[in-house]
Amino acid sequence: MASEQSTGGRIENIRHSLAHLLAAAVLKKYPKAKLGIGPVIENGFYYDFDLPEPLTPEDLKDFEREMRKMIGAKLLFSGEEVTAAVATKRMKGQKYKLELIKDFSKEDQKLTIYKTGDVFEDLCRGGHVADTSEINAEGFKLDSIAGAYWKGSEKNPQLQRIYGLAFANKNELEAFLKMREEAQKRDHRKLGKELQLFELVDEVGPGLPLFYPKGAILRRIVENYITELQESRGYQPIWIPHITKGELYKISGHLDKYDAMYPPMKLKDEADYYIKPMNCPHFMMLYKAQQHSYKELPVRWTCTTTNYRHEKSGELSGLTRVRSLTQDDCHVFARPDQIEPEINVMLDMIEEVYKKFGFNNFWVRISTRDPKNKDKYIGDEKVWQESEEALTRLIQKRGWKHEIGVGEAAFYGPKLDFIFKDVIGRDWQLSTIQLDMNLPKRFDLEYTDTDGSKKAPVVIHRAILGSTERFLGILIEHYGGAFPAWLAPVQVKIIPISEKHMAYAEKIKKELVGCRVEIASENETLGKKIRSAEKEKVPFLAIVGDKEMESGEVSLREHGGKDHGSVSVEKLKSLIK
RNA sequence: GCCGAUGUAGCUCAGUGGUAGAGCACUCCCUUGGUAAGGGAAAGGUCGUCGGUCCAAUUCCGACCAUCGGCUCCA
Repeated sequence: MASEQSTGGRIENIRHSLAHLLAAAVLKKYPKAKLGIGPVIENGFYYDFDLPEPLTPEDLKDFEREMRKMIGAKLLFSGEEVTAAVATKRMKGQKYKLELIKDFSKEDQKLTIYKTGDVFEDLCRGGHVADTSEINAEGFKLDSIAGAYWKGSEKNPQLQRIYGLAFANKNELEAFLKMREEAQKRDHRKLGKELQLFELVDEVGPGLPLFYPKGAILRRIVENYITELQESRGYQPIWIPHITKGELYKISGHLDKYDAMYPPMKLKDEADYYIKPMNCPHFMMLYKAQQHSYKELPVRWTCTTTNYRHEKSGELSGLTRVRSLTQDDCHVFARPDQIEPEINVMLDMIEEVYKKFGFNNFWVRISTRDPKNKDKYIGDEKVWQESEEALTRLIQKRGWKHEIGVGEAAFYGPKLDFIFKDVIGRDWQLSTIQLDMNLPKRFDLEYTDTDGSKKAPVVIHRAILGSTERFLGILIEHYGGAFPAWLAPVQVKIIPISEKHMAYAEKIKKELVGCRVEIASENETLGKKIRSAEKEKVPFLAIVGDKEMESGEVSLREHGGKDHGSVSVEKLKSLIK
């Protein structure tokens, strides 16, 4: 079958039909090709093939040419419902299609075969144009080749996937390509180097970024902001070490579950130690080491600390997927009746943070139990039910865009994930709030209730930034490297017009105490120095020459060219804050 | 980890079976300039690493490492 159902607008039909034309073109060149699936996706389509040799970009040109020929030939799309026996016969030799026929028959799904003129037929649910004259031959482009596992499973053979872009016409296609090109200019990996924020060095290791002063300042500003916000909401900092006995992870159950843990290291003759890949167990042990009364709950602890995970090499990318990740981790130990108010406080903080950074485009996934499969989950039935309702209610009350992920909860509790959509339309998971009814049990956590009995608290895990590294990556792309003044590693660049004005520049710098200021001291023309500072994306340029020395002010230029005229140092300070 | 592509100076990139080149940046000299590139000179590379073929390898072949586009995964 060549598709997910695509009954929607015309563009889906065009994209889906193009997928069929691509398959036809590939079959023409490789008659023995085995076809996988070819669905419509955002901005286009793809089709998976099992081929005798790797494809090259030149092949894509050939396929495009062939597809355009077919478009010009005004081929008709027609479908018919068939029995499994007929489908099996018609798809003879197509082993993946035959597998699908079996799968669908088991599920009692109807089978349909669609023909494209007389050049191609495919097991497919339909959703096509009537004939190829509806397709604009200049509105599509074969985009890239990639490997993809059959049915998305690592255990299955890997097929070659051809991605195509498709739009109603050439203008729309070009607009998309242009937008993508612009987005690539904002790539945090490129900007991270250009703006001297961070570096990935072979000798240090993949996924282990090093931060230059400017990047480190940016990190610190963001982390301090979160730390202060948390402490203003009653969270208390704790601190934990970076290596720990394996025993701790036996208690938590992580030891045999995660192969991304680095192998243990032997400290002399002592037990095996691990570099910590997560913080929860440490929080649990610290809680457990003291006794707790219902009166002191909720206990709200937080720690911004780095974890080390052996993420698979092919998954690493810039700052967004790393092996050293710093979490703004927080665990709240609460009574069941405190779950809702505690989560509400977390939502307040998330709202405040997103507003501060201008992240308007986000949505929330509320992951709940699979009601058909309740045995899968541990924890108190009543707590599950009430907290799932509370999560949904709280999100709805704020009017935030959300989806219920039925059956997507962890076995130990429901969760909220906050997903931010960036300028290129990619989704990034930022904040997460998870209820945990498992770890308190495994660690035998308790508090003394009003009646003197010992009860297990509920733990709420929470991170707002997610990881500092990934957050910075997203932040760099979000602002295209042109940070607002409160975040900018350098807030003001003072540009003396000539060497005569250096002393005055130094004087202004002193007056801007508390601000992050640099002086452009290089022996260059004014135009050159402005150009350099603009490329560094410094928010404010303070130009000083004879006129300014006389007035005691600076000529202020904002990043991008906006002219503020002559302003006093005090005025400049107020603009920075 | 898997499929594919890529790896030449700090950066962006040319180029070649006979041990390499541009622009920008860096250093020095001249210039002291009013809102996005003033002029000149010098310096800078084991052509990702290791092996193989060859009289000769940066170039051809292999392995490895890293990066990129995807897939898979993400406590």
